[in-house]
Amino acid sequence: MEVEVESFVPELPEVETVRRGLERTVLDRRIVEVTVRNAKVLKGQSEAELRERTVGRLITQAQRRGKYLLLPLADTETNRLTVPEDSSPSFFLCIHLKMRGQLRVEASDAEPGPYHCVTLLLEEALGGRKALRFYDMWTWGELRALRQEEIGTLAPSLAQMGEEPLEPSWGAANLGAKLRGRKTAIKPTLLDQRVVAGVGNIYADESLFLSGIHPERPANSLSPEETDRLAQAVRTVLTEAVEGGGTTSDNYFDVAGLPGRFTPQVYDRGGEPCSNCATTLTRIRLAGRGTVFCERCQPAVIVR
DNA sequence: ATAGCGCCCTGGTGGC
DNA sequence: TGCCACCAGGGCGCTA
Repeated sequence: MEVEVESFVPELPEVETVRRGLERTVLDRRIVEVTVRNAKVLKGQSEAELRERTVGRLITQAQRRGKYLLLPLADTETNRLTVPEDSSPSFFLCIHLKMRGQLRVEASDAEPGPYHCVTLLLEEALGGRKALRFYDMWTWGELRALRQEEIGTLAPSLAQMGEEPLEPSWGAANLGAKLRGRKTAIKPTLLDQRVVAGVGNIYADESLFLSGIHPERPANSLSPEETDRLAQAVRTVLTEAVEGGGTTSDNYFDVAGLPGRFTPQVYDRGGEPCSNCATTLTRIRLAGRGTVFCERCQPAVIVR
């Protein structure tokens, strides 16, 4: 079987889908062996250190912050059932998929697919084994085991990262405060992880389309009503995408190999008719990013 | 402060 | 038909 590992962009919904997949498949499994085939994804961490920090430990949770996956690892010695207050993780497996990274849970005897970088061999409760594999065609992604206090070295800094847009507390008030005083165009502002966590190119375009806001509008030019519409659109789009298991792509799969079912309205559809008014969608380059929008549904208030 | 680069990397594409 | 320059993309880090 040929395993395709190409062209998809992991943003919040895709990472969340992977997180949920991991939650179903690797919790309370013990890491018994680490194989590194391409050390570039370790981003400077030595294979020996990765091994020291992971082998023999249990994956106790699958957490997500923005586009980061954080898997707390507990020492085997720690009895989580009887001493829960002592179960603070000794290390976190920190994973960022960047552009092309993929995590897959596979049979331990399955041959690794192309672009295989790291395999964590996991021992199951009844003694069986499975493989958690990290694939990355471009090796931009990262997989490291960090101490809790080292997590601050992740970039963008988790401390500086904006709020989670799917948290109930997030909304127009938070977004509006972040946009205040920013002259930068709204599209690249949404991509800034310090503004809001987890939004990437797909969902920035989708949110702006849904809220009827032109991507080149200066961030601080949005009215309170527009800010409110945008915040709601971000939430709606991300929620639908999470429910759909990520964006449809020929080559996007979750950890079990299932495709995403969210279909973008504008992303990657330049030249196609707008789903709302049939106007041909415009594609521009904005702050170095491909940007698609509808000139009729997302009018520019500022005329150049 | 912030915009605009180059960098990391490789498969796909368009031009010749 | 083949070669090759070029592009996409997240996020950092540097420069202006």
